[in-house]
Amino acid sequence: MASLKLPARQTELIAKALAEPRRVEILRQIGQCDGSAASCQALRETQDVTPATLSHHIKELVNAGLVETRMEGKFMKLTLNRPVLDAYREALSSI
Amino acid sequence: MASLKLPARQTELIAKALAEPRRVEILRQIGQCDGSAASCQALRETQDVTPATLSHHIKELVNAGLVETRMEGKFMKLTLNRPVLDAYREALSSI
DNA sequence: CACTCGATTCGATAATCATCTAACTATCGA
DNA sequence: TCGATAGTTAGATGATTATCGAATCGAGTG
Repeated sequence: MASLKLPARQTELIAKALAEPRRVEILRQIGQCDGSAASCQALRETQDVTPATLSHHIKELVNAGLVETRMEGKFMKLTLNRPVLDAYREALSSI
Repeated sequence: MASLKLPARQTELIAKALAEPRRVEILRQIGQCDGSAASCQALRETQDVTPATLSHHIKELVNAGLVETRMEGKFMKLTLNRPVLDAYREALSSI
């Protein structure tokens, strides 16, 4: 507990982000690489989508605050923002 | 913990159900009447939608297993299925 | 500089879905 | 039995959005 408190708007964005099974899969894969970071390439190999679609999903996840990205040269590294996910779970418990 | 384990399909339905802010509001109102049950009328007064739309949202919530309904004469009573909501929170923590 | 490769952006398409109106069913009370 | 009220169903419409191909951008490398 003592999770951070999410603005209502962000809570909605997270809910929408999680509504798409493919995004949950992506999120799960990112979460698996704990400590280190997932690479966008690895996602492309696992998830069966075009780069354009993947880019779109990643944007949604970042927009919801669930994922953070940084560029390493020309490669993108992704990390799960677990505190935000936990805060969302907490928000659900207030229902 | 020791929540029930949701089938993947149900997890998706729940995520989709929660993606609509209006449904979360409905769910919250149902959850508020704890112990007793919310009436569909009360929802109609609070939520600013037509009966048809409300009926549709309730169907989605029931379909996801988040809400249970029973008829009392011509009135519908709704209860939040909290174990299912908790199980979904648990599913999220496995990410 | 030219080329490659990872990722983004744009525009189009198709699917999903929230919402409404209107018609219907069912239950209760007069 | 008639009328009112609670909820559902069907069909239409509009908004959102997942997806793709193609063009583009940017960083590294020859």
